[in-house]
Amino acid sequence: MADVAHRANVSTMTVSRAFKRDTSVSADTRDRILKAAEELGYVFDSIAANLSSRRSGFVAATIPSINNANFADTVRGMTEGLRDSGLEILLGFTDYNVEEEERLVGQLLQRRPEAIIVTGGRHTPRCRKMLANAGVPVVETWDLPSDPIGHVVGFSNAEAGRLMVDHFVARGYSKLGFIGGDTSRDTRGLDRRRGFIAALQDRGLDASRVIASGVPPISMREGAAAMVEMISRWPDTEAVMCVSDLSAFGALMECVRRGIRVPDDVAIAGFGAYDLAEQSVPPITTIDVGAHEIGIRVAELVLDLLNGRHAPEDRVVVGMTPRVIVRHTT
Amino acid sequence: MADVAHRANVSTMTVSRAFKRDTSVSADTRDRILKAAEELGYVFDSIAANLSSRRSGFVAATIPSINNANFADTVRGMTEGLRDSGLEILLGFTDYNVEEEERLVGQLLQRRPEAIIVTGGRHTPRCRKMLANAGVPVVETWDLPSDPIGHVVGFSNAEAGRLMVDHFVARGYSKLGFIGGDTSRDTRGLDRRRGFIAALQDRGLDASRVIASGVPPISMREGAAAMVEMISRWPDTEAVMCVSDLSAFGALMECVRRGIRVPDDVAIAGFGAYDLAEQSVPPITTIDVGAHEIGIRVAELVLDLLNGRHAPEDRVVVGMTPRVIVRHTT
DNA sequence: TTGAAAGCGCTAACAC
DNA sequence: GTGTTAGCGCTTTCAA
Repeated sequence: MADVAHRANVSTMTVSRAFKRDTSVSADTRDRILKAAEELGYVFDSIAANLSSRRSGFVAATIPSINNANFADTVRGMTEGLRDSGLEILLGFTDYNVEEEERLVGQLLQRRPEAIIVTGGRHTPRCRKMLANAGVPVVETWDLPSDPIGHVVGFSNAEAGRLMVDHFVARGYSKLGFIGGDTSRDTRGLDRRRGFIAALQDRGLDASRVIASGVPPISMREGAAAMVEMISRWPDTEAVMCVSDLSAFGALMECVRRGIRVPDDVAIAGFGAYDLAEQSVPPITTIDVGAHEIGIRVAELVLDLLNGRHAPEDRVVVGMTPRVIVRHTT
Repeated sequence: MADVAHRANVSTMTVSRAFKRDTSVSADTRDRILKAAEELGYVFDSIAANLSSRRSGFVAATIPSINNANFADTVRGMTEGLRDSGLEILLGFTDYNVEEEERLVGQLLQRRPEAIIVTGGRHTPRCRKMLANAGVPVVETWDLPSDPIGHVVGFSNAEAGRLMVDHFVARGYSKLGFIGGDTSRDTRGLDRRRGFIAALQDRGLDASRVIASGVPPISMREGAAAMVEMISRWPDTEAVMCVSDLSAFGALMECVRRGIRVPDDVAIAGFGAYDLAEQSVPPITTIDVGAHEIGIRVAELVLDLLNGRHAPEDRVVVGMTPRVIVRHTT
């Protein structure tokens, strides 16, 4: 920067200003500086800028997996919402693992994000503490925790499970099963299963038909295998909810392979409103939680918080409403 | 750090050392320091560390889209390969757009990555120049550019197109079509189409059956629409390659909806070896390019380069071989 | 609109 | 194994 300043006959301070928007530098001076920088092959060093200004210019976000259309939609929404703010998103992947999340959050906080967004409302105690003490806005998403750390943009996964029971019952099914949500790793999937089970019990229906399989992310293949187990253990099962559209698709394809008619022999529903569920033949009944909108809302909230448009003590909770999309598999 | 040092009765330099691995601090002292840090709620500031040490601790990578299982696999491979090196990956998304890539690369370089990995071998002139002058290792992936900027871990997309023509011809098909690869945005998809066309021409086959549709990422829905157009314009088409498994799946589902038998009436193949292509009924013939392995190889290469295990002037080109996976749709 | 001085929070380099 | 000194490349603050 000193070299550029020298070449453009200004001080480094003016060079610094020339590289920012909305700063008081005359057009002439700015042009001269940018030209000098270009000639010298100067590349602005944002690490030094960050240290000096005590602003890192990014928001940290953790998501369970990079390979998931739902979380990808949320990240797209956040990116769109933050586009004009000058803030970038630093993404980390937890691999559906709260220990990994703890490690990741520790790493991310060392880079001094201006806000931190985490997927889900369950964390290790250490992780909760780090987030609570981070000194920047914290937003939990994709969940509606009973004891939030900071702010929330999410929905109740248990509610999503209940909604599907309502739908199944309205369709006349009463022998209902659930596939997925086994492990403690995908806590949101587990919540959906719990909501499903609780709704069965509330209605006095049999709540034993649960095939919990594998490590998340639950795959199409695991959905197929679980479906085989479901119909061999409980051949009279009338309708099955899968923890995600991917496993629902796997289950559906297994039925197609075996000549089991869907929904005539057994109904299948998923979760997540993936493109796949819409394009598959038959198209799959699913639940839309507005993944993209979650991202947009998170971005709006973060900008409001950073710009002081909320009282610091306000806890903002944006609750989204999961919605059943009825298609041909139920 | 000064506060921690004071509380632990050491200098800041010792505190600094205590927070690193492989440094000479006695176990006692380190424990005392970490305890003091814990008590004070001290969080290490890696921005300052980065400035002082002139090491950012991350590798930048650009991918076209967050929502693509292929690039996700590559990123997973890179993450795994870099896990023990202490390097993190800073991810940016270009949205299949070289102008956006240029902007993104500019931003990323300001954060001083220790290496930069870009998807694809086509860039704006300014972007090429920035990369060439970045002063850090540059790796282009998912392509085999004729004039690489730095190093390469990739494969020839044109070769992938040719391979599928070989496969179709070996299967006895001769009226061959291609879906996708329209725009200048997905240059790798375009290369696959070009390779496909060139192979047709080499064999003296009709090369006019091309439906180029939409903006990338080409979706299942667009694949379905393109298939409709293909069979209405060229009803005698015997086999169709789609630019990706997603559009191939869309095309296949459209055929199922219309009672068109696959592969008896028309054969369909995709690209990318997505899970979807394996799990769909019928399973879809596709091309596997080793997306995950690309990531692993990139990580190995980057570590070798950073550790001086290659002569600085060596240009490393790791060529992967695309491979047809034959399934039931052809 | 521009500049001078001071310093952000850490680490390299060297000393002991 | 630990400490001292100097500074990384910017921006804040204040002044003109």
